[in-house]
Amino acid sequence: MKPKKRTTIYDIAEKLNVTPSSVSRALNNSNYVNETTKKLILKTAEELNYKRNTLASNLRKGQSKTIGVVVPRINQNFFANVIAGIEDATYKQGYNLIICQSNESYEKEVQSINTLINQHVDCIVISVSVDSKNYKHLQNVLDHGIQLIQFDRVVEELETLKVINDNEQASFEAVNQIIEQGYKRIALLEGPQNLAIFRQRKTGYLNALAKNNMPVIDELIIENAWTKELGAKATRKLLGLKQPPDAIFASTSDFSALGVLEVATAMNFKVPSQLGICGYSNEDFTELTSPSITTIDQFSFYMGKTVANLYFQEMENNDTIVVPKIISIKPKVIMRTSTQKLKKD
Amino acid sequence: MKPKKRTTIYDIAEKLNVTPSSVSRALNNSNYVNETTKKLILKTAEELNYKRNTLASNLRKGQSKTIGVVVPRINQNFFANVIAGIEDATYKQGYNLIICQSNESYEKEVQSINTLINQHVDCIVISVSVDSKNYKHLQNVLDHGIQLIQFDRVVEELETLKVINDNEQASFEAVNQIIEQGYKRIALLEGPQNLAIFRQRKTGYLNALAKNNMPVIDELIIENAWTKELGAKATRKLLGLKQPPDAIFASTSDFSALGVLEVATAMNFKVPSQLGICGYSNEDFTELTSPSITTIDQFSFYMGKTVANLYFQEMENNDTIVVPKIISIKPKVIMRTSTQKLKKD
DNA sequence: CTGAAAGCGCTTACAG
DNA sequence: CTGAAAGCGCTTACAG
Repeated sequence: MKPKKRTTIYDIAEKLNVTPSSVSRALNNSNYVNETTKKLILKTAEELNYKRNTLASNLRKGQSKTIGVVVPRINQNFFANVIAGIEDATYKQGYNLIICQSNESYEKEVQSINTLINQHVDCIVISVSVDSKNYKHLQNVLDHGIQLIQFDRVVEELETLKVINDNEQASFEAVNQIIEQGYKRIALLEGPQNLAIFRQRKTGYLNALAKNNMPVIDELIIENAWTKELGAKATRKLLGLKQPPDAIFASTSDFSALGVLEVATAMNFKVPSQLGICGYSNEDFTELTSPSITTIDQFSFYMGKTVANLYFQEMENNDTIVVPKIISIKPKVIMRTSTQKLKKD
Repeated sequence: MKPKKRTTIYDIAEKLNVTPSSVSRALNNSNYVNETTKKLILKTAEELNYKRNTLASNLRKGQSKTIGVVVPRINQNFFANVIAGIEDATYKQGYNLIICQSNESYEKEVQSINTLINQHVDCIVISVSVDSKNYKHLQNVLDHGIQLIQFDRVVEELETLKVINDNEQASFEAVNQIIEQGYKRIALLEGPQNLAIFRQRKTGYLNALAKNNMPVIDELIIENAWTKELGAKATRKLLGLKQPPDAIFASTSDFSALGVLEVATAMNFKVPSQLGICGYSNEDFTELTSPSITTIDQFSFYMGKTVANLYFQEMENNDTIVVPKIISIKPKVIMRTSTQKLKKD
């Protein structure tokens, strides 16, 4: 298939015996064109099936009206919804999204960032991969004068715009509610502690125990149990203890909680009467399992919209220096069957 | 935040007292540069934190190394996996993906297509929205000399590259297996018949009935039941019939099947003993419901890879005219609990 | 191997 | 309101 010659503003200009300047002005709806010629130009453009070459336009204008998004995976509801939120807000403004998946790999993340820089995107939105080793690539974004917005999994020490959840508070409330249901030995599946969100969730858990005068039991805290498989593995270990837990808070993700549920069911632990389970993120499937899984909603779509609006807002005062801004969204515990010990099951 | 002046090949050239031509050559790893100056240029580029301006490069070269993808929704496993497959194959070749969601809206689909044309993508990959009214926008892609590849939900009359499933065959096999399990009155939830995939699935259903000498019962065929809500609504109607069906084939999607399951459970129909349920697409959640839902796997990730490879293959013989090619992938019935009548439940 | 020059398709300050 | 011209940052045919 041969790329065909496309209609350009020169073609239109030639046909109408005006200059490309005028065509460009008409196409951009400038006031500095005669109304009738403007209409004529627009009509001709339509006829010749003209499409602006955004590449050329952006090159000339020095901006791309494109926002790059880098997320670990697009097929998790949380990220898909954030993206949908960003899209919803940017779409009307004529912005494009380039979406990249890091697949939780540092190398892929770096390469994605480089691609986006090359593409001259106006802004990069990122939730870092768990595998991220250092943040030179993010600093690099800043060095190129590209707006950087972090969300959810943020690198705290990097001073950029951020949209986050109050993980600590959410985690605290979830564990409190679990305790209220009468659970006594609550295990924690924690995520890689290099990510702030997982540290915060752990802190919330510890605070809730402290507030309720419950001891911290080391063997009930399992490191690095953040995928379904690792959650399952951790559960096998926990339920095999002499004194197994009566509840497991998979603070890392619903996927991990799903692993817990599957192993618990396989080992004939009754959920929620013998074992309470709580996940994190409110993935769609948590409603479908049996029993349904208690989790924490992060208002992902709204997070996405917030990210986009933060960018537009920041653009407005583009002559001043960026003031690092952090927007924190309060998540909400969604109490479902998997932790309803009080209710007869 | 002020966009900073970026390093260009002129900056490098100036510093090294060579011409931009040489810098460009070195950066493109051409052989027509002295080896030592090449190394020097590369080193200097690194030092000055040079990033190629892809916009300029693409404008000059007349190609963008970008593929546009338009899908109804990215947060359905099927589409997310196809995208992941495309990405996997294109990533290594240095291609970028621009992902757009039509949200099942015709207007949004048209706008997405226009954006992608403006962006001068090299190829557009699309699965059309259910709402698509006509195909001028797709014809327009072709008219602009942009490669167009349709997958899954394809417009048959448009002669483009296509990657599809053998929907009829898969549907036929699924219904056959349902019949083998001893179900006698099998209802069909059909999708909007303007889409070929839904017509084909219906044909498969009818063929299976015919093969087994089973009558087609009109009241058991429900039109336009392709979302969870519509699936639920259809089920309420079906289960309220004097002679309700003993199985429902939600040929449209697993979401529809989920609606069926929820209503059936609410109405105290036992699945699978009183009612068999089969969905379509093998969304992740079908494994998690109780009972788990029988469905049809479309090899989505592989579909995505196939799409990408089809494009690359087509590029190789770029001097000849495009021969419309259709690649059909055979889906696979995944038998789960929701249709296992024979097995004691 | 290297340079000078043209050009990809736009936009916009400048002059009228 | 309109045109001529420069320039965004690259690449590449041409000449040497």
